[in-house]
Amino acid sequence: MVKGPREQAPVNPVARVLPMLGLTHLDRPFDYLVDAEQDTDAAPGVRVRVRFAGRLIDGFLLERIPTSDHPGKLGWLDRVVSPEQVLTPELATLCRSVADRYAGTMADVIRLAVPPRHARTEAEAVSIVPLADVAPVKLDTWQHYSGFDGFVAASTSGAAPRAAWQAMPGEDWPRRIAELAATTVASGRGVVVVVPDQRDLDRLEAACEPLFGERAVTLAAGLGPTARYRRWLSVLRGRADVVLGTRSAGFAPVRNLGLVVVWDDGDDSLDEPRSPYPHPREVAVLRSHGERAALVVGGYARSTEMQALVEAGWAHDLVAPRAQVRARAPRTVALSGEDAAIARDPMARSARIPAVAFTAARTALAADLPVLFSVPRSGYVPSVACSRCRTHARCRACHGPLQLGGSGELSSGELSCRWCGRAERNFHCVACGGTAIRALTVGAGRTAEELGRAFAGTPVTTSGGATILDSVQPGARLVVATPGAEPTVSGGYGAAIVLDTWAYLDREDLRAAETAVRRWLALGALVRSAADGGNLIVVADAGIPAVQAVIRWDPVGFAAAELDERAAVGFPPAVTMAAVDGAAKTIGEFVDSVTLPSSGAALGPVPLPQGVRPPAGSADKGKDSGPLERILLRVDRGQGRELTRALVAAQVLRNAHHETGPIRVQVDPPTIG
DNA sequence: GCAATGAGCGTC
DNA sequence: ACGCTCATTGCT
Repeated sequence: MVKGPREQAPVNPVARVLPMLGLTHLDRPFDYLVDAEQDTDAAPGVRVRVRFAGRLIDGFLLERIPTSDHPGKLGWLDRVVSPEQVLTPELATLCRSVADRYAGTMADVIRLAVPPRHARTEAEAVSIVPLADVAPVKLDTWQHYSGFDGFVAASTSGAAPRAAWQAMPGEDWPRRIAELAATTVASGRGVVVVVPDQRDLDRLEAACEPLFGERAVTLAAGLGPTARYRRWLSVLRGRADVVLGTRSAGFAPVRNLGLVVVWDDGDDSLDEPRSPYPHPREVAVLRSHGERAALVVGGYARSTEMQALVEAGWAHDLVAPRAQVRARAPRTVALSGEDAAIARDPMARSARIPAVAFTAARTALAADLPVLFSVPRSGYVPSVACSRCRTHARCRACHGPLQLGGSGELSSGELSCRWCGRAERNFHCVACGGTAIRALTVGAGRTAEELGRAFAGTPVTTSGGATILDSVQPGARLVVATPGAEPTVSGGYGAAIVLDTWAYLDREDLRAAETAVRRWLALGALVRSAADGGNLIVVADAGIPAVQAVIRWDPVGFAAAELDERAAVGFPPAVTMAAVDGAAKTIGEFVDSVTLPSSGAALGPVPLPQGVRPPAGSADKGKDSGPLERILLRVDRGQGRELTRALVAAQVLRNAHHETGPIRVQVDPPTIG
């Protein structure tokens, strides 16, 4: 903006501005002079443009102060982009804490927290109507959870309690969350609820709409810029005080926050893909602490991270007594000793379903109840097997799992090893000598076909992939669904059968067992109680701890055991880890420049784990600097902050030396390989 | 003794 | 990626 001679604002002429550069060494406020014309608009939290090193860049005004302690000459604030104070003081504090927690920059976190401006939406006239009243709700069902009275007592005394809530089987969790929200709103404070995906959001919205009407808004990525900004603004301006949403809704500028809820924090949809990759559960943890709001992290299962917080005494249990759980859980059966039953039933053999599952399904159908079959998403496991005997296809050099190289047809010419990358052009099964291969997982479509033949005359419904059903009508039918796409049914399923369980359990993944338990409990929650004849059949060995946890419906015991195991082998969340990804030379030099805390150790380098995207800026194929690798940095839980400080210091150094090779630093990576 | 040139680094 | 400082160089 071209101006004549400028006059300083009469009071607090200095603006502290955070430049939106995303560079570690520039992640701090810089002072600019505010002129008299800008005085009114240049309030804390507004977007501004400033001249920085000769270029005009975006920034946020953090503060107005009387004098600067910068020894040099101050430049003028070029322009106030809009008088809307979008970065509230609470949000600024939260973004700073999240950046520090994840060794990232405040600018990067602000990009996650504050949606892009939409000028026309901002200018829209807003009707000034008072917030509608919210009718009181009963909390009867909550009384079934021990620890709830304490939670409420602490809430009302303003103590900001933190709870790990494990929902009972069959629990109407959207309704329960709506009740907590209503109680909070009645006490004059706002609510944020974060769920993994749009389906959960739809259910939550349906439960909340009757209670809150306009006071509740949903924020999701798929909204489009206009609607997204309009709703976000209505929260900022205090026109709505209940926010329901996915990932970044955890940052929504709800005023006078009283409660943060995160549902199903183990779902990998909650893994934030943008730097610095903050997990909504941790955002909620930091926020509830910073704004003295209550925190509830719930699910049917318990994540090891929440278990660690409970064991540290930071969060409290909100769980139903065993008798209550047992009364509501379905009868749960897995395979014992002899899988002979599978082989004996020719029908079952064709559909890889054991007799016990067939019996449960027939019983449910006879009682005019729907039956749910859970099958892995096709392509969930990218490895392949011999099409004749189903033996896993393995690399002849290193015995690593083979994968289909391209996305085309199943031809053995495209096989390669997932571990060493060796191409396999002449596959021979080590068990039977067969030369044809097939994808390991049978998709939902194929299973539906098989079941249609096995239960001739029964309607078959599929849910998964492109067509996900929210619910199905009660009555005898087969429902074949992939994980996370299971339709609900009023009254519950008569039986649910989990097929191809090895697809979860055989994965070389830190969270394989935890994920299996989470998915199977969620499935069991859709089934009628044992008293009402409900059966959950897990087609896996009953001796496997994850299967046992489901049979006994014991998410807390499982999480505790899992955490113990991780402590024994030094895996997160028993320890804190950071991943450094990039070319071997780049990450080697970077890690050398990190001053690790006393408990620190560097592990690797190892190849970048399967499914982990290369760091931004890397050319897809090993163009110049060789294959992408990962080094893990490990410290004791108590030294997490020291580690992130050391990582920030190393990045400052790296930037100062103008070293620019693509690199990604990720604190608490979702997979560690 | 001092202008011209370039590397290095901070950026208000 | 601009523009400042400071050191080195080359010429008087």
